[in-house]
Amino acid sequence: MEPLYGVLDMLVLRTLLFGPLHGYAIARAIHDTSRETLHIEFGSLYPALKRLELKGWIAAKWEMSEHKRRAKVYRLTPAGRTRLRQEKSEWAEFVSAVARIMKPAAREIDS
Amino acid sequence: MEPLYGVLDMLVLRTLLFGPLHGYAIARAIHDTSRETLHIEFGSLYPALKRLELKGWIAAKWEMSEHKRRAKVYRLTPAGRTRLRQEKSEWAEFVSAVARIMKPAAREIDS
DNA sequence: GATTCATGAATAGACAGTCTTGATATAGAC
DNA sequence: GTCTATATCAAGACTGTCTATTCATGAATC
Repeated sequence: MEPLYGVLDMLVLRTLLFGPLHGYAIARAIHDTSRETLHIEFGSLYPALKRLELKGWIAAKWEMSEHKRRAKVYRLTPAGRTRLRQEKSEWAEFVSAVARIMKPAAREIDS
Repeated sequence: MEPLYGVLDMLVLRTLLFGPLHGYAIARAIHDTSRETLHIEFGSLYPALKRLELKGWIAAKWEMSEHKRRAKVYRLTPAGRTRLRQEKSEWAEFVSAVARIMKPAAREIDS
């Protein structure tokens, strides 16, 4: 019980499949793609990016953003791609295990 | 972003819909129902039970287990039932938001 | 033109909450 | 006696929140 940690990491990696992005844009992308459901606080996003970089799943480079501001642009590394696949399948397994418990069961119906 | 915390709580509440159980049995039930996918450490389960009791979602009573050992038996309170419904719908919303991000998107296909 | 304000972008630290690990306790079953 | 059932607690790791700070730019206002 703890595939829970790491969902944010997975979302970040997934978002970078679209192409390199800076942190601010990653947060916006996750927010928008989830239709406003997922809010990523910068206080959790930036540490997450640091984590991922440290592990080698993503790589960073300072560049200029669309708005002519300095921005650290992150891109997925090959190792990151592999990692993403792994996290994705663990997540799917976890979700379906939770679903098995949550769905109404026979036991409950005849009680 | 943090409906993550609380999944264990939800699973416990859900498990108690089957009827009152003691902690040890709750862990076993979750483990079994999830087909061995979800392992609940006692070090996280018991604090979780204490939390839930403190909030009034569950109530405890010392009784004898099937094996004639003293066991703290927990049952769902009415407030707990309400809470369960709420957590269930939040969880569903969260899972589908994550799914929206994870599924292959048009953007990615033509890149 | 100068000043003010909102926005884009990143960082850092204090704190809270959860989970893991590992140790300890007790009592009945074999 | 040892194994299983049942519960508790404390230390530590990790994530996430909240809040503040910094710096640059574009837009609005005077």
